[in-house]
Amino acid sequence: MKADTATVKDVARHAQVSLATVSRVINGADNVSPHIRQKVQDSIKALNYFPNNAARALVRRKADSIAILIRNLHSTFFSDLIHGMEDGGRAKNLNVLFCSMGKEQENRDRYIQFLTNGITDGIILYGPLFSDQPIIEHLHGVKFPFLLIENNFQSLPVHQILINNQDGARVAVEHLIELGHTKIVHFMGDPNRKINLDRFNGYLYTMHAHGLNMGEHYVRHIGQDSEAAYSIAREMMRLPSQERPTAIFCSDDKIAAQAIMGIMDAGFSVPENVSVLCFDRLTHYEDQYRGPDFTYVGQPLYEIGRDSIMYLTEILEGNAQEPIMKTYDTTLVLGGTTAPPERSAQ
Amino acid sequence: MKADTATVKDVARHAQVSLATVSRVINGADNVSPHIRQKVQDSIKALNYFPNNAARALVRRKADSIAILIRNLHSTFFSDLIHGMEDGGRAKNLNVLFCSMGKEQENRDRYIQFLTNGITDGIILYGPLFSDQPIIEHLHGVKFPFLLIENNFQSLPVHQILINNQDGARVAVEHLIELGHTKIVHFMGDPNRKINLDRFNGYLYTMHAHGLNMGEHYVRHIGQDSEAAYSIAREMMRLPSQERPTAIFCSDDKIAAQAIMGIMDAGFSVPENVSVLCFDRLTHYEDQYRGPDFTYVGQPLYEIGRDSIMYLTEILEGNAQEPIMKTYDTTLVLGGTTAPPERSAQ
DNA sequence: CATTTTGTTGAAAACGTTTCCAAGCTTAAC
DNA sequence: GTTAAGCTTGGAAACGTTTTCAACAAAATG
Repeated sequence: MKADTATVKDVARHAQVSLATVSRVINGADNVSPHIRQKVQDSIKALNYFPNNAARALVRRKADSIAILIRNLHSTFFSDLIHGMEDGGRAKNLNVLFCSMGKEQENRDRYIQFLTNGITDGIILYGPLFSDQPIIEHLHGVKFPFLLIENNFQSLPVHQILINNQDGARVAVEHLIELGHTKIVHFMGDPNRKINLDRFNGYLYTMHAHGLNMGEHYVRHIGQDSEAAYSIAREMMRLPSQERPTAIFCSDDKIAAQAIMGIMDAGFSVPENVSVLCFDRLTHYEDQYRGPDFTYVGQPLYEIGRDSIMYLTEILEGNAQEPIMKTYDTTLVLGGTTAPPERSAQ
Repeated sequence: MKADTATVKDVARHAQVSLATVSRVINGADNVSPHIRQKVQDSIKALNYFPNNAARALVRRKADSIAILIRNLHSTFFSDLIHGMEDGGRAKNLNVLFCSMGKEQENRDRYIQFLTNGITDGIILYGPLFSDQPIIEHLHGVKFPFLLIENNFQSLPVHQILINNQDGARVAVEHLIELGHTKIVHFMGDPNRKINLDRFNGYLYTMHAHGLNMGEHYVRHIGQDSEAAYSIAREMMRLPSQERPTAIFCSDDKIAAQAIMGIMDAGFSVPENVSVLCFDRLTHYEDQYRGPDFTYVGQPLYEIGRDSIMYLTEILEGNAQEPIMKTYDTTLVLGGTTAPPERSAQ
């Protein structure tokens, strides 16, 4: 913090008025005579005065800023989200502070305690990092204004933004069906995450709706470690061509990247022999990955980012009596990993 | 900000001690008896008390946080830089606030006035956005701790981190020379930016050092609008093959992308007919660009990010009597836009 | 001209902390 | 057994604002 700065007191003395009057000028109150206002403004300039925002926040009980809490600010996955938030914040002339939580519980708790006690008026929490009950319950308990994105917290009535994972899965699977696929397997990520369950359900529902009968082995559980998808895919390609699936719908891009590499290393190619499709465009293994651009289910991250700021300001202004609950639809983005099945396989 | 929260006063009453004692417990002072300490800690838990950081910052004259000011947080160009800063901040258990300035002067000034008056202890300013004198002079004048990255502010002794642009240009040009090129032109960006001047000087120096005599037209001034490089490159390809350059060294990736597209649209190919080389890997026109991966001069952005946090903490701790002035070397990253010149052109 | 209304101003309290200083108590030293 | 030293504790001031309230002057009303 600054070494030595002018304060209202200094300005008051310099302009020969009271503290109250200086404060009034600073905050643009209308009940101060033009002559005195000018004198105060001159003094402010002369002393190079800026109000101390900590003192101001303390007495006004309002910090004039909000914060965004994300697991990793550097991930290119968040580019569009952040872009939307930047634009949303600028449109409202808000001080938006972006904070990167990391994996450590301790680090995250420190940030939250710092931000929610006098430094910001409200926060936006992105992603499953924050699904653990205690923190959400604490914020809800002390009535600190916050908004969850893509978190799906069920046990309390909190403000949240979600994407329609189940419907996204439907669109993805129907795309494969339209191409002519019938033997479509699902590579499913960590079932403890609600989004993976939703995507799985969307897959299941759509397969049933199209009368596609599947055996047990049509769902492969990848679990938390995406790299498992590599060997599972590779293994799968060993099946006789009658039994072999012609398409894979994956929970996310990490899994898809591993699956595609497994397929390629087994001597097959995508999409000629197998179509692969997933949620989100590839951002994680970009360096290692050498394959065609993904066909994927995209999230409207820019819009979510932009709107989230708007919703938070609504909450701060007290305009959100009912809990906000918005669901955003996904879009299928066509790339080079899906194609009609091979003739011989039909 | 929170609706209603316990304060030290409440804790003091609950534990039947004075404010001073509660404060001592919170701040881990050693001169408080175990029995009382326990009682206070119990009360803190019971009342769910957290200290108000605005009040704390006010009286301690220290905010326990730093901020990073960047033009655009969402640009993938900054991923590595941000990654380094995240790691650097976590290593020091610091509250790091990332702020996105945007283009508007007004917006940026608001952020700076907000952050530098009670909210943070120091800031890091990235890039030429901040080269305008007034802001730097103001911060320097009020002795607010700050560090410039890649800015090159000359008129005052301020702390800064730079990259060795001139040497990067040397390495780039020598790479082309080693491949056998002699007719190497320079596509130069906005000459008002110091980095472009440095890169230009590096080019000039290296060409001279290798006895490569160049006419005036070997330097093409692209200016502020990178898209101009498209038509200039296209035009250039119309020259008879004797006069036509076999390689282009560009100030930055934007210019290179435009140049390559110009060359391709003129019916030539990169690197077969012309080699192209620049500073920074492509991050701006990613969507439109369809060409080979760049050969480029890369900056050690991760290291710069990580170290910048460390340097700022040094400054905050008063360990930087002399102005910090660090220069980082670049690395040539080989890609698919450079190759030996065509036989016929030699 | 007396009285009310309106408009400007300053004194002082408040916001929630930390910290200086003095007071009280205990223990050690002589 | 007196005095000095060392701990622990609380009172009160301070940090830099905003805001309430009352005071006062000037203008408007009758």
